Amino acid sequence: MTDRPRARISSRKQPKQARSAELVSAILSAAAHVLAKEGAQRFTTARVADKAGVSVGSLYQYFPNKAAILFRLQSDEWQQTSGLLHRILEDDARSPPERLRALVHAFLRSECEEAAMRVALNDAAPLYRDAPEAQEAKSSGDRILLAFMREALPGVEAATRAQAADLITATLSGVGKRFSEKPRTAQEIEAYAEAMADMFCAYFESLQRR
Amino acid sequence: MTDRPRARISSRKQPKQARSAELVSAILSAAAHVLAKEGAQRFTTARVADKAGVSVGSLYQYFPNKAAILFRLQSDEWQQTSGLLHRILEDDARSPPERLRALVHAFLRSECEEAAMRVALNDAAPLYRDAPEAQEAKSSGDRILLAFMREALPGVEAATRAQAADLITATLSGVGKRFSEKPRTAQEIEAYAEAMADMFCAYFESLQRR
Amino acid sequence: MTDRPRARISSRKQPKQARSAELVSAILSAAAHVLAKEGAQRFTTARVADKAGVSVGSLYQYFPNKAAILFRLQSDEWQQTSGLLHRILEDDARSPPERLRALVHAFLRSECEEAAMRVALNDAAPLYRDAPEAQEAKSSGDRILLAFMREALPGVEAATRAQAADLITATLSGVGKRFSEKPRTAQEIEAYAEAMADMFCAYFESLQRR
Amino acid sequence: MTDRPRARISSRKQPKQARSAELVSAILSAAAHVLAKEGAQRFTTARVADKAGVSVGSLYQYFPNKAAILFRLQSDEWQQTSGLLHRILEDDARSPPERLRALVHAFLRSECEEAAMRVALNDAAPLYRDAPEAQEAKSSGDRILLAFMREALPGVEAATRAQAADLITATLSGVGKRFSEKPRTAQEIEAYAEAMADMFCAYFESLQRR
DNA sequence: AATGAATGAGGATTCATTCAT
DNA sequence: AATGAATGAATCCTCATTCAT
Repeated sequence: MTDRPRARISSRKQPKQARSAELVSAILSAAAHVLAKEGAQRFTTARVADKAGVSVGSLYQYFPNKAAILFRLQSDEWQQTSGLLHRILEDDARSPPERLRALVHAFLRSECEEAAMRVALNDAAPLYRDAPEAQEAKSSGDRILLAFMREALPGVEAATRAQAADLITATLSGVGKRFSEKPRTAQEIEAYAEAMADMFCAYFESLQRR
Repeated sequence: MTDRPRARISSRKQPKQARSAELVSAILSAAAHVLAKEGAQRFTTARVADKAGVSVGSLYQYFPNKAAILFRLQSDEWQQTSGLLHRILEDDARSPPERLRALVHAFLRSECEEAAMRVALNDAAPLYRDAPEAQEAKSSGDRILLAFMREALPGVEAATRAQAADLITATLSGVGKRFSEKPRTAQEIEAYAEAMADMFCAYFESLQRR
Repeated sequence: MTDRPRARISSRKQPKQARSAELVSAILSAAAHVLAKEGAQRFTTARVADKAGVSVGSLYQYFPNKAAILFRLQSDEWQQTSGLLHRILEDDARSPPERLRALVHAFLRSECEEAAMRVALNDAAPLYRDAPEAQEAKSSGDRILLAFMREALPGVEAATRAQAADLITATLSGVGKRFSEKPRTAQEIEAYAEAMADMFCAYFESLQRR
Repeated sequence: MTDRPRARISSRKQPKQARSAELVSAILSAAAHVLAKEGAQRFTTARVADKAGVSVGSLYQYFPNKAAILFRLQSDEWQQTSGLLHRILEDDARSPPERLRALVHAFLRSECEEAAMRVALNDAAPLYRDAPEAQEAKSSGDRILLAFMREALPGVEAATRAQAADLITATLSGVGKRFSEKPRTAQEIEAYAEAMADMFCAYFESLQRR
């Protein structure tokens, strides 16, 4: 809310040189670490710089502001997730329901990795959420899912399909977030994923039957 | 005979508890307002006290700290939702699927009321989330839902049912949160609720069929 | 230029109580002192608060930002100058030229008092200059001078008179500022004032003769 | 006979001084631009170097510090003004009053050119004002004016003349500065210059008459 | 019980200058 | 000679909480 990030959030300079890339990645690692260990509340540029073994000044040479670091972290997550969606949903060797099921498992597993960091990153969402870059980053995943659903639900009306895609995205993301707030065993993850996949498959079948 | 001022007397020297209750409620209203208008970031005790027409000192007489105000706000939301669940899910006049469908609609509608405040309250979650009271407040809703599911899915194994209940709760809450982040028209709400209800009903039927 | 003060610059709270007034005046004294001793560059809220024996927080309870302190200091100067103009220019016992001469002397003398502070205050002008309040504060002096000139130059066309008044103001202020940048003896001040008064009087006479 | 590339040779390996002069002038242009567009507050070496298409390091090879750039800019202005004084005040074809009048016009016009830059340069004065070079740069203009006044006010006592010269300088400069703070039309400039010239001429006549 | 002034640690960000390459 | 990355002190401002009145 409120404090919408006004300035651009994107990287301040292209890491032309290897050194730069190293530094950026050191900062991002440190940021992830601080986020996980200290929480969103105590995520400060000073702490990140310190943990990264860099001066604050250097940090600000690569990121225009604190939000940009958070956004970059989130962005990387989204990209990872996009890759996941891509690899699984476009795997022609498996039937759509199998792929959907595999996706849910993979997603939930990934969501539970680095859970502490992700929870804190989510807590910090107000800081980067309203940046214009945030919107476009999300939509790439949407396209992949929609393509999959055209294949999985061929007879279904386009509007219904879009609605369903939206719901699936929201459920995966919303439930995933909630689920990963507590530490989970591998077993718990599998069981929960199975249940969610059941729900999605049942939904898909019902849409098909209409 | 002269008219004794009745109302006056009781308000001039109200029992302490009534006075307290009034103040607490004034503070909570102010808090909701500040949250909605200013966002989580700018939600400060000073602003709340000011809006409530109370001194900061008084505010701290009724709430031990800022988190307590937020927690109470959230708590009230949960109670409202519990009431909703209760009224709808225990309505014997309707079939379980009808009740489930009604619930989803009511929930989504309620989630979109005062959306600004709810989004901000959610942003502030890190501040009150870890309170011990937070856990128990949530579980009351769980019990109601579980009872309903025993009725709706009689043949299903208890563990499966519990898992499903958990998933339903998480989906309602997680998806509701996401959905209400943007302003929505009544039509959008109905359409989304319909889709979500479809998914839940399909899921229930599939569980039944197992 | 550039960093125009966006927020209001006026006092944050009315000093209702004696304590408040004391504090405000302590802060202003400290501010004047810091300005004089350290210069505009090193004029920081922390230093002012420290010198005033107050916490930064308290300082910000009475002034919304640094610019407000500077503006207040300048404002007080302007008021002093207005008083000067008022007392001298509206003194019916003396002829207009006498009054003009007296004014120049008084103005230059006053400008040389606390010269260090005034110079620094002037250096800091970019910080408060563009505030809306700054404009109106200045204009009061203009009115007094204009009234005087109607009396001193009765036969002169209004537009010419206004132009002349503007020029007199600018000269007094601009030359006064320059003159007080170096430390001056009383004699130097009198001599300079005499010259400036000569110039003004000659100008007035020439306007009259036209 | 083949054409030997003449121009190329000289530019490919220019004498060092020419190269330096080019860079210095690029930096000064950039500095003027940054000052005008961004204001004194945002006048940073990094921005100047960037605008000049040079590295900060190079900038520091030609100027020992930020103040030096500002001083040089100011210095160039003074030199320009000196040239103005020189050309106009030493023009034997016109009578002293005519020259004085012409000077005021030229000065005010020049002051209003690049007003934004000059205002910002003035705001930055605290940064370079105290340099020892600053004093001598100014005095060259003084000498020219003094020579003119010996011609224009032959019968007047030397001390009085010096005093008057000082006052004229201060008025031109102080009033010019104030006047150019707001954007002005050519007409406004002419009118203001006329008034100021009137004042100076009246003053001169009165000194003569004594 | 109520008030609201006072505190001061803490946080984001900037920028002149240096120096290794 | 040129580069531009790195530094880190310095600055403005906020806000939860206390406590004297």
